[in-house]
Amino acid sequence: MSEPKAELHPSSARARVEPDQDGMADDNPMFPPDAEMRMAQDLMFFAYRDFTNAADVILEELGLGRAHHRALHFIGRNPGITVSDLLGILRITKQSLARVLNVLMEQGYVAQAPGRSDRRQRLLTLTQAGAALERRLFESQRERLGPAYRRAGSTAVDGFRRVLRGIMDDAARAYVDEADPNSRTGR
Amino acid sequence: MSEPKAELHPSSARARVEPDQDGMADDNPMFPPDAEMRMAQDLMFFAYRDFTNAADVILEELGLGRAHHRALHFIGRNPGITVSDLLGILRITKQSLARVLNVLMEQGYVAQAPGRSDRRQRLLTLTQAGAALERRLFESQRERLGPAYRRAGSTAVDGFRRVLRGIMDDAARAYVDEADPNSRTGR
DNA sequence: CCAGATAAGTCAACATTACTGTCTTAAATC
DNA sequence: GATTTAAGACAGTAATGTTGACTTATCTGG
Repeated sequence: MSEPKAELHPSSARARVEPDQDGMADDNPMFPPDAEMRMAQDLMFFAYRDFTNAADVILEELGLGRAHHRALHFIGRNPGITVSDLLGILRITKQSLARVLNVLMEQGYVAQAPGRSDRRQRLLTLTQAGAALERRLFESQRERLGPAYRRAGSTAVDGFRRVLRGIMDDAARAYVDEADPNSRTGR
Repeated sequence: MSEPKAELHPSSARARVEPDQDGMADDNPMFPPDAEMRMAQDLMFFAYRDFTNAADVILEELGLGRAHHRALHFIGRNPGITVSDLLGILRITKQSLARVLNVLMEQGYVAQAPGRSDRRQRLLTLTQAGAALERRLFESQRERLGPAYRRAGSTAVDGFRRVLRGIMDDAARAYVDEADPNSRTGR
């Protein structure tokens, strides 16, 4: 990637710059080169689409959508999370979350409990049914990711994690670092 | 990633398996382990969200959405693409695409020309204004990806590409391989 | 202790992006 | 010439997001 080599689109003139792995300031606006940027856009689109698609079959048969899956995922990962914190993670409005959450509670996938220290809070947890559903969705995505990880190899998986971690904003990075401190160095 | 180490969730019992980089059959359903799968779900969600967000400010001031950006991207990358082929890439219905495409043509970002070999076709291209807009959107995403690539280093970027390529389905993989044959080996 | 801030929930209205099914027109192909 | 194909259009619906205004309960600081 960094090795100077034949450019795919010779038209796109640019300065040749080596990426720095050591955090040195380097604000060359032509990095990454056009062809690599285009490729990255394609990769992100298709990989995200098919990764999320993996769970859609299950969701559809239950009349749920991706928004429900996201809520189940983050509640499962953070049992007892407050509504505020969940809103902060998902970055959607209270209304959008409420619609999704009401369905999940009516159908018995999510339960609420008042906070013991602050009784205004409604701490969210998955019920047994919710955990089971989340597990099904989880496994359907593992079926897609497992082969990709295996074929790419552990070095590649490490790089995958490092780059994705670098793409997200500071708040999201802080969240994932807390969820899995080992990811900070790529494991 | 593959190294056997302390499990974050000791409850999730599983067989310990090394991933194979050589394509050997290995259909252990517990790979990757739960904690790594959870992390991957988080990473995909946040990285995709913030990668696409980067262009949203520009889109919003023009009254366009992400669907318009996707169309501009794939038309720019495949000048003269047919409507059918674009539908195949985006995997949306004709109606959904028509709505987006009509706006882009009305506003002068996309132009049509009848195919010379098959005059039923309407070959799509970006106008000068369309190419300029696509470039602005492109640069806003490069600003986000550039630092991530630089910090992660070229080995990591290679892994990022390999894993994302592995996640997408066969048709999408064939498409990206055609768009950039060097990506097949991770470059 | 009370005034103001905060957590959660709700109502109403609306936008974007997707979907379905049905239909037309023009051009290609068998 | 009959059938298929590429494109476009119409009508209706659904999922998911938005804004703004408002209520209720509870916490916290002066």
